[in-house]
Amino acid sequence: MAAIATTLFSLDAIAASGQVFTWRRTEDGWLVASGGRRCLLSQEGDAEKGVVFVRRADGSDVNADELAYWRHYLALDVDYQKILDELAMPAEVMEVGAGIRVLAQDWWDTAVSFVVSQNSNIVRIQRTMDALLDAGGGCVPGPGRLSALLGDEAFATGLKLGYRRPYLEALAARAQAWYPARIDRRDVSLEESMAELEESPGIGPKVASCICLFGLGYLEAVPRDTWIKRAEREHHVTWDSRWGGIQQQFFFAWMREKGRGK
DNA sequence: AGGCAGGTCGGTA
DNA sequence: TACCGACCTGCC
Repeated sequence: MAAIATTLFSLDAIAASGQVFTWRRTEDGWLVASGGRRCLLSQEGDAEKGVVFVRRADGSDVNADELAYWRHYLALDVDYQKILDELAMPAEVMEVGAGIRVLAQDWWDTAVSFVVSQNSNIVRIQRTMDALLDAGGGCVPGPGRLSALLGDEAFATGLKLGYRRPYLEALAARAQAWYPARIDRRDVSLEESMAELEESPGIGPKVASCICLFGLGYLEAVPRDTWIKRAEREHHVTWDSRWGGIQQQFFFAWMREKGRGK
């Protein structure tokens, strides 16, 4: 079975971090979907030092291309030792967020997930995404397929999208022209990508920055939700111009952990 | 029982 | 530019 040695990495921490809604727990590990692909991930060891095992969803061995895809997806090609050293976050924040990495998700998957997420809660978001994953054979349905599904009254009603349904329909309509052409955004500034995404109804600054950070590789993008705004207000946190998005994930986990206690 | 949830939109000053 | 209420739904 394909294995990757890891440091500063935890599947469970990532799964709990609120950045991804296409993972599902099974008895064999995490069943993960991204960009029309699936795999099964499991881990031995802990966030400090461990091994991640990568299999196909059916349990068979992955080939070299598949392994490379998931290694990149899991951000195991990024030097977190260096980044976390430079970010120099408080020990308590580092501890709560131990093992978190910002995944390199498929942009469409994140666009759908975070349009669904707006003004909702994680349990509800996950339930809607699970229903979509089921409908897509384990993966997020592509734009064409999603349009068809949303046009099916019975199915669409069952998703309980509320007022987000037309937002998702608009996204799917626009994305038929975009998809999958926006994978490489290295020549496009964060500001340009944000502006383009925000042209779609239902995508505001928060959702756009989530898509940029989680789905388009802009590690400097900082999604500012209610928790992060509170961190800024109460703890005067400021964001690193290169890896603010990574920093944001740690503070998000920390704020949420503290919020649970109260 | 009612505020709140990984917000956005349209209207108002 | 900045603030405000409305908004589907269901958890806590």
